[in-house]
Amino acid sequence: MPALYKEFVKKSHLFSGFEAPLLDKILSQSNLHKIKKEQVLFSQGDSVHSFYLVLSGMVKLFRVSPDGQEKVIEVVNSGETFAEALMFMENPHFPVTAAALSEAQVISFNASDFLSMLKQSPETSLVLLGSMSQRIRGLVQEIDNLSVQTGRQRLSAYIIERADDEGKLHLPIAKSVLASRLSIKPETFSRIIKQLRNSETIKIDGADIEIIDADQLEDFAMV
Amino acid sequence: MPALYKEFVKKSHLFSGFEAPLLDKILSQSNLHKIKKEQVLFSQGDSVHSFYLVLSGMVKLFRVSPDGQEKVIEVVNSGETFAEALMFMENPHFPVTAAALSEAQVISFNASDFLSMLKQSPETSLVLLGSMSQRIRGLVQEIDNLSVQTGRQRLSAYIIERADDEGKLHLPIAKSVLASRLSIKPETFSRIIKQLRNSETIKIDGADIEIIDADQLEDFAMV
DNA sequence: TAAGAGCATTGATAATAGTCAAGCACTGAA
DNA sequence: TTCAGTGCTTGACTATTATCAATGCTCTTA
Repeated sequence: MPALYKEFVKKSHLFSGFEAPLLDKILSQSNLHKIKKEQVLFSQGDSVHSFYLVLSGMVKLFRVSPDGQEKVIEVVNSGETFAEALMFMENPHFPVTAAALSEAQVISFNASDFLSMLKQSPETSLVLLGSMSQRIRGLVQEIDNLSVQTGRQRLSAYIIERADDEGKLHLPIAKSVLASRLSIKPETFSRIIKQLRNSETIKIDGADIEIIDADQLEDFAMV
Repeated sequence: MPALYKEFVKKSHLFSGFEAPLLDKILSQSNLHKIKKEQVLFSQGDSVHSFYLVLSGMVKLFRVSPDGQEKVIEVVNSGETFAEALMFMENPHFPVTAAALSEAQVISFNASDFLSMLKQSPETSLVLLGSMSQRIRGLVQEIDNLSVQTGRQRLSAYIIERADDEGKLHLPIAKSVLASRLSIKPETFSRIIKQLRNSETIKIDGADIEIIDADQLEDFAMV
C-alpha cells in the first residue's frame, strides 16, 4: 500500500484512534482496488473476509430481490468505510452487493488482522462502537422514512436535508439510483419532480435543484 | 438490585463476557422498573443516560410521525437489551419511544458507568460490537422487507419465518401492533389475512395461525 | 454529422394500500 | 346478564404507486 494513502486513511473516522505504528501495520496488510463503473466488489451472500474504505468515487450497496429488482440500501462516498460491522459476527456473509457507481478506488482491510489489532487497542473499539452506533441511528431513520412517508414525502425530505443555505442542491447520483434509494420507481420519481415543479416548490435543471418555496416543501415533507 | 436477577442478567448475551466482580458492580448500579401496559419508559427525543434489559414482558420501540401516527420499529422480548447502541454517541437522544406492550419488568444500567467499565474489559467491547453488528444486520433486512415487498409479501414472510416445524404459529402481539411493525394499516392486515384464508393458504383462529399450503405461501412471500 | 445507447419523461391502465364509517365479537366490570 | 370498551373485520370509496409502452433527450463514438 503506497504511503500516499496514509494521510487519507488516518483522517477517516474509524482510524483516528490508532497510534502511528499500529496504523502502519494495518496499512501494510491492506489492498487497493480500482474498480470500474458497475463493477462488483463483492456479492450478496459472499463470505466476509475484509471491510472497506472508499478513497475516491462512490460505491452503492444494494440488494437484489428474487425477481431481479435492485434496491439501493446505501451510497458510500469517498472517505467512508463500509462492511466493518460484519467482522464481529460469526461466519458472516454480506447481506448486500457492492458495486461502483462511477470509477472508484477502494482499500480493503483484512478483517481478522484488524480484529486482533483491535484487542490491543481498546480505545479503538469504542471509536468503532460509536461509528456503528451512528449507522444504527441512520438505519432507524431510514426505516422511519420508508414506513411513515409517501414517495413525495421522502423525496421532499431528501431535498430539504441535502440542500445548501441557498436552497440549492446538485444530485450526486443518477435519478434512477436515487429513486431506488428512496424506494420508488423512476417513473414515479419523475412524476413527483413534475408535481413539485408545477406547484412552483422547486426549480430543476438536469441534476441541479433549487428550492423556490421552502414552506411548501416542508409541508410536503411532513404529513 | 436484588441478587435474584443476577443469574438472569448473566445469561444475557451482552453480559456474558464480564467477570463476576465487574458484573456485581454493574448490577449494584442498575435499577429495576416495573411498568404497566402502555406505560412509557422513555420518549423519542429524551437524553440518553441508560440502556435497558427486559426481564419479563415485552416492550415496543416506536416512532411517532408529525401527524401522530405510530410505527413500531421493534418489539423487544424478555432477555433482550435495547438502546445500548446510543451510549457511544455524543450527547445522544432516543430516536424512538419505548412503552410496555404488557406489564413488564425492565432493568436500566447507567450508560457512563457502563462505559468506564467497558474500558477495563476490552473483550466485552468485542461482544458488544457483535451484538450491534447483528442489530445492523436485522435493520438492513428490515429495510429490504419494507422496500422490496408488498404488504402481502411482508406478512407471508413473517409467518414463514416464525412458524414452527408443524407450520403453526401463535401471534405474540396484538394484530394491530404487528400491522404497524409490518408497516400496514390494521384494515389492510385484516384483508390480507382474509385473502390467505380464502385461498386456503393458511388457517387462522384468533391469534393462532396454521400454514395449510406452504408452497403457496412461499409464492406469496417471493415476488 | 449520424447512429445508437442509456437515462428520463409521459400517457394509459391496473394493482395496492389508505381512509372513513359501520358493524361484530370478545372481555371484564357493574 | 347486561353493558361498555377495545380490537378486529368489512364495505365503499379514494389516493398512491407500479406496470407497460412509447417517446424524448443527451452523450458518446464511429
